[in-house]
Amino acid sequence: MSAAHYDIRSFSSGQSVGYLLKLAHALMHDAAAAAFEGHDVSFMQWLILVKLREGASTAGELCRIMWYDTGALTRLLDQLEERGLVERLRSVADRRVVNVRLTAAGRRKTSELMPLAIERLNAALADFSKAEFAQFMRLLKKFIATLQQAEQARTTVS
Amino acid sequence: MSAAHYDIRSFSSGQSVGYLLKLAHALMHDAAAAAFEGHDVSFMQWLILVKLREGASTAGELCRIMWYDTGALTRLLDQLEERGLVERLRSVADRRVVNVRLTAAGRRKTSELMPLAIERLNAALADFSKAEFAQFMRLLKKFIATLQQAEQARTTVS
DNA sequence: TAGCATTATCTGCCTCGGCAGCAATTGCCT
DNA sequence: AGGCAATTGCTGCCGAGGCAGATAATGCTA
Repeated sequence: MSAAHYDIRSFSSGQSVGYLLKLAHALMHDAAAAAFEGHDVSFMQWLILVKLREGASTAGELCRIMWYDTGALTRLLDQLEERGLVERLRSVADRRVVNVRLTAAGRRKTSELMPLAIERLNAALADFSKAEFAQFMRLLKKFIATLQQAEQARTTVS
Repeated sequence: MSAAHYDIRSFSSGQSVGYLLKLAHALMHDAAAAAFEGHDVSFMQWLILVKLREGASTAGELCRIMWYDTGALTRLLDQLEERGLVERLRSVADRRVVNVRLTAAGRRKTSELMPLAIERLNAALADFSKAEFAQFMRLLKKFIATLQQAEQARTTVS
C-alpha cells in the first residue's frame, strides 16, 4: 500500500475522485437518458432488460447487481410487465422467489434500443485510444472492487 | 481517433463504462454519506460548503459546477442559511444575483468535517499506486471533458 | 424611452429512489 | 413437530432532485 493520496492541507474538490465520478456519471447518464427520450422504455428500464437478457433471473438478483432498491424495482417490474416486456413466474422450488424473464417482445425491444446505448458510449470515448480505454476500465473495476469489499465488511459487522 | 470501443455483437453490460461509473459513483457516494451520518450537515450540503470556500460565490455558479438543479439548490441554501452556516447577500451590481458566502460558523464546520471525506477517499484508493491514481484522475477528466463538450454543443443548437 | 429577449432566482408539482414495516415462506435448531 | 431467525418480494411514506412556470432585473435594439 502506498501513502495516502489526499491530505487535509492540499485538498481541493476538483481533484477529488468522488467529485469526478459524480460528474462523469451524471454526464453519461444524462446523455443516455436523452438518447432514450421519446422511446417507450426509459434508460433505466432498458438496463434491467439487458441484465435479464444476460442471465439475471430474480428480482433480488437484479437489485444486488444494479445496486438498486427492492421497492423501486418492484414498481419498475410492474410497468415492464404491464407492457408485456417481462413476465413474473412464482418459483416452485422456493415460493418466496419470483422468477423474472423477458418475453419475446421484451427481447426484441432490448435489441432494438441497443444501438442508442452503444452509440453514446462510443461518442463519450471517442478520444480514447484502445490502451487508454483498457486502463480506464481496469482502474474503474479496481476502484469498485475495493469499495465493494469495504461495504461488505461494513454490513456483515452490523 | 481510434475505432469504436463497443459494438452491438460483443456488448456486455458489465463491460460498459456507464455501468461501471454508476457503480463506482454509487459506492463512493454511499460510503461518504454513511461517514456524514449523525453529523448535522449532509454530505451534499458539505460539498456546497466546500465549493463556497473554494471561491464559488453565486447560486447559479454552484449549480453549473456541481451539475445540480437550481430549484434543489435554492432549498438546500435555505437550510444552510437557517443554520447560520451561509449568508445570502443581494448583489448591488446586478440585483438579480444572490451572492452566497460562508459565515464564520460555516467555515468552521467545513474544516471540521473535512477529515471524514479525506479518510473515505483514501480508503477507496488504498490499493492504488501513485501512478495508478494519477492515471485514473487523468482519464476521468478526459472523459468528463469529452462529454461536457458534447453537452454544450447539444444545448447551443436548441 | 419603449419593447423584447435573456438571465438569475424562486416556487409548485411530479417522479423516483431510499427506508421501514409487513406477509409469506424457508431453513435451522431443539 | 414446534419455534425462531432469516430471506424474498411488496406497500406506504418520505425526502430529494428534475422540470416548468412565475418574478424580477438587466441589456439590447429601435
